Amino acid sequence: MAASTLSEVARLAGVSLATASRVLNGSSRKPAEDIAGRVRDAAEKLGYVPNAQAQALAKSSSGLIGLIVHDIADPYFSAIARGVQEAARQQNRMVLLASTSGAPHDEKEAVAAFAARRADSIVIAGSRSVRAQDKQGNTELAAELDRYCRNGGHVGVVGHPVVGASTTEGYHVVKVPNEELAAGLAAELAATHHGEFLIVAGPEGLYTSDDRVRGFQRGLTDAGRPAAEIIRTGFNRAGGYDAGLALADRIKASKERLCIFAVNDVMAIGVTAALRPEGVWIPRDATIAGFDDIETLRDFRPALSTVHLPLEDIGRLAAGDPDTPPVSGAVKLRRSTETPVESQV
Amino acid sequence: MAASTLSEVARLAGVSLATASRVLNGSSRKPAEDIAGRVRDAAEKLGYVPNAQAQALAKSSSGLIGLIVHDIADPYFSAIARGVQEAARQQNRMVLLASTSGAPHDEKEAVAAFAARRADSIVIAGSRSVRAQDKQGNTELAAELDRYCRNGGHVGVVGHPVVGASTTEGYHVVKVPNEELAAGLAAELAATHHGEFLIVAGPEGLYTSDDRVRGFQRGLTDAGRPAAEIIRTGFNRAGGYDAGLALADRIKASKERLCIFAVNDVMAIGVTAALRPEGVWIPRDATIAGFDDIETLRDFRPALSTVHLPLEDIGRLAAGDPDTPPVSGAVKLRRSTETPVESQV
DNA sequence: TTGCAACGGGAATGCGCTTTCCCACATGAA
DNA sequence: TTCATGTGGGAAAGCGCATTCCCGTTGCAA
Repeated sequence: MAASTLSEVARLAGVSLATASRVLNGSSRKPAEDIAGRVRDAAEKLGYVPNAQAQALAKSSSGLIGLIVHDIADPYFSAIARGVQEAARQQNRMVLLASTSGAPHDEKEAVAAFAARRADSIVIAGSRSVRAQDKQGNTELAAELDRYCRNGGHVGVVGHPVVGASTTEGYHVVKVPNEELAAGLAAELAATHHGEFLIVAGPEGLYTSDDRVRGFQRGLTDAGRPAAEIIRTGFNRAGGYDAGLALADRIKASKERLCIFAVNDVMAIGVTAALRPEGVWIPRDATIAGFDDIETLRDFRPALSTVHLPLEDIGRLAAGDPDTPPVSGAVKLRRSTETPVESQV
Repeated sequence: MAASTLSEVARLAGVSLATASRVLNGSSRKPAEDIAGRVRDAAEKLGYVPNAQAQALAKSSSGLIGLIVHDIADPYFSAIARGVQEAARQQNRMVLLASTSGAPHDEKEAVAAFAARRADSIVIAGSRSVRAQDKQGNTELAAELDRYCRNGGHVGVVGHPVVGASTTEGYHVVKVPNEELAAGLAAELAATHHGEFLIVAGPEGLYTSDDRVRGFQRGLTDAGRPAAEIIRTGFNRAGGYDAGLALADRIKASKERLCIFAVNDVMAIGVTAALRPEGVWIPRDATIAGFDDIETLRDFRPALSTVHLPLEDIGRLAAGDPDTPPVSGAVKLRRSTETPVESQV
């Protein structure tokens, strides 16, 4: 990647480097129009493309915003990514992407790489976790982030504060009311469902999952219902699928409909997918609700009851967009939790 | 973003700048172990993070790879993005993201921005188009890309060559056998479906759409069937939805089942979604097939017949990964095109 | 002991740009 | 006419690093 430089442009235009810079890259000092014209012509003729690296070096601001997600192909993250991308665009920045599969160690590496590139800010979107196996990774990640902040960086975190961060300076946490919304969901479900509840959750220690579980249980309690049993599995479709397999027989054996709360939409889809070939129909034999309201899944049938989250806005907020309204979700009851008319075949 | 610099480290370690550089950033010359240790300690103590901008400037290679997509939240693109991301990771690079909604003008801007950042290569994943309204944009985009290549850049294009590129130097086109695969799909469908076919296509001029349409028609012709009627609409779910609305009455009026080929999966989903509330059931009243085999859509019911595309591999290939096998798709016939036993209720 | 190669650390240069500082010149008031 | 003031261009000093070139040391053969 070589290209013509500013000094070549300046020479061709017969002006100094300083003048050329002032003309081409928005300075407060505006050279005279005839000179400016000459410079612009020269730049055009040479196909001059400013070297952003050099600019960043000279004015120490890179115009970069780093984004860390678990998996960019996961619709939850790609929706957030879209928001971040849009905010970046408005701020005239570019986004640097890193997928980490959620491993704190990889996240730490990503942060280091972003710091090396002198990203103006970092958005970290994956769910935080306090699992034992992540302990060391979390500590390292926190240290790396703290250092980044100490050097003047801004970090936007989705959901929960980074585990082990020693300061709040520079951090900006976009709170997602997982617990409240899950409680709301439980309340609405309890109004029509009079049988048992069951929660298909992610691994213990994953904040997002834990919050939603806690909220749901609280909602049940407030409605005067017993707490739901919890099945722990992977926080993705495969996890939901496994849970579905494990539940099939039990659902078939029971004469009462079970209401399943999967802590996110893709898990709910996984559960449903596992149940279907077993002859368990939703909502006839069991009902199910998810969380997130993933766009790509809206055409799924039976339409999935869930909690809507403004993922794109969340991304925007994490990227520091001031015009985005605060996060506010909403319970969406759809077909998958409808109580069918009592004409069970 | 300020941070401690190499020279601070060097001073603290009591060595020269050159030595510190050699120790910390993989040079061919390895200073003595005791000195290296001192330098590493100093770096550790200061929390030194190398400035990638400055490194890039000094050795003119940025370790960046630019990715241009229409919409990162679209599962088609996010799957490709995952591939690119993985390839980048293997090559020890980072990916710069740009979403452009498919507007050639925005794509041009993105290329310019990537060029400014001296990205080592650019992957451009959106479908190319020859629509009249994109004419000027295409020309500008091509010019910008040509310039980028002339300056030593590499560009990987998914699908079709960039319209109007004046050279092939530096370009690397990942060919997607849309036409052949669509022909294959038509052939397989024609084997069991004996009624009419209809194509729900994107706007004329969009290569991907046009190729698939052409291939499908050829497949029909080769099977001795008349060419299918074509409905043109948007290349996304909304487009499919509109087409579905337009088709509902016609399907209900006809006594013969129609087989619909939507040129991509999300359009097929859109068609289905529009048809459902009209009481038109798939595959009972009409059958439908898509294209892409989007992962998130696999749990959709009725399971969508489609053509599988190794999107992740495509991304990897476009990002220049040498170990990825060439693109090869496969027809997947599923429930949505099954001919039901003649027991139509 | 001398001479030469090999080794290893340091000074200095440059990557492409921004920005400060300086200076020449023009303009206005005294 | 003279001096204060302002205007606008240029020279030069970095920004943080890699790298070339130079030079003092050391090891070894002659």
